[in-house]
Amino acid sequence: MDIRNKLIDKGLKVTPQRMAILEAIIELGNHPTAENIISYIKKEYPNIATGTVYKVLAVLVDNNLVRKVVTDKDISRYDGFTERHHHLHSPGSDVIGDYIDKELDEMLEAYFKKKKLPGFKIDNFTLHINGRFN
Amino acid sequence: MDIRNKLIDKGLKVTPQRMAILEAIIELGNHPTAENIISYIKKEYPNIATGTVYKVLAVLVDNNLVRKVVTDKDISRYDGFTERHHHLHSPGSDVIGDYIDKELDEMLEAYFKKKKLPGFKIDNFTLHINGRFN
DNA sequence: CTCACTGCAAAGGTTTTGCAGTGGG
DNA sequence: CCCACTGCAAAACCTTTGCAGTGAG
Repeated sequence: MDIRNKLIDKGLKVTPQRMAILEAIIELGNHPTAENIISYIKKEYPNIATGTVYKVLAVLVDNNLVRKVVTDKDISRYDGFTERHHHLHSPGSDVIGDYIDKELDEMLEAYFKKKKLPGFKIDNFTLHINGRFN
Repeated sequence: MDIRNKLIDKGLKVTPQRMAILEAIIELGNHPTAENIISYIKKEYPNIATGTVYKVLAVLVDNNLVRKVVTDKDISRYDGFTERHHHLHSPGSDVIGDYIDKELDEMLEAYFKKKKLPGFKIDNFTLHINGRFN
């Protein structure tokens, strides 16, 4: 599905800014920061406002078109790939690797189907894997 | 091991501020924010400086006496329990549950022992479990 | 047409920094 | 004694907010 239709699908207005931001996240790869997104977009839309980018990102996250990626740095990053997947983190590196593993997901789902957590209903899980790229 | 010896063990100077911060994190529970820690400590040490708390927290995290907890809110929280464990998150709740499950850890370790990730050496992993407390 | 979206600039909140003075080993 | 740590205050940084003007449906 193309970018325009992703927005339409969620009942969101299609604006050049929203298209540009979604496209930037996909084009940039590696889970860009708001800052990364802004400078990328400014090449084509020099007048885009910082506030607009943050507002659009909030809308996209609310509508599950983009996911916020949490790291131990206190700066948000964004992920255009919204299917379930896990992340590889490495101390001292700003690269966040994607790790997609259906077998793992099924194993974990089966595990939690048997072993319920007391007082908690699981919707979803993400594995944060720490280590070193080589 | 008591708090003083945790510091000595890492070759860190023992100061009243460091003791108070470590103690506050343990006493407060539920992964306090820097702000939580500061107001807790001010009862006993009204002159402790914000900057000092952040500097001490950085030292404690570097020395693995405390772990930074990542959430999708853009505010850092701290965890005094440094053994491997996982976290339960719930949208709209500020509670972060601890989830300790040795069986799960062993299952994951066995899984990754068989299934190596290309180009990545795993040191550690944490599962971020999303859902609802009930 | 209308209401939601944008641009702009200012404010907000958290974390970092620099420096002089203090104190732990 | 000396260097690392602390207190203080200012600054840096990311993100949010308010408002007037614009534009998508």
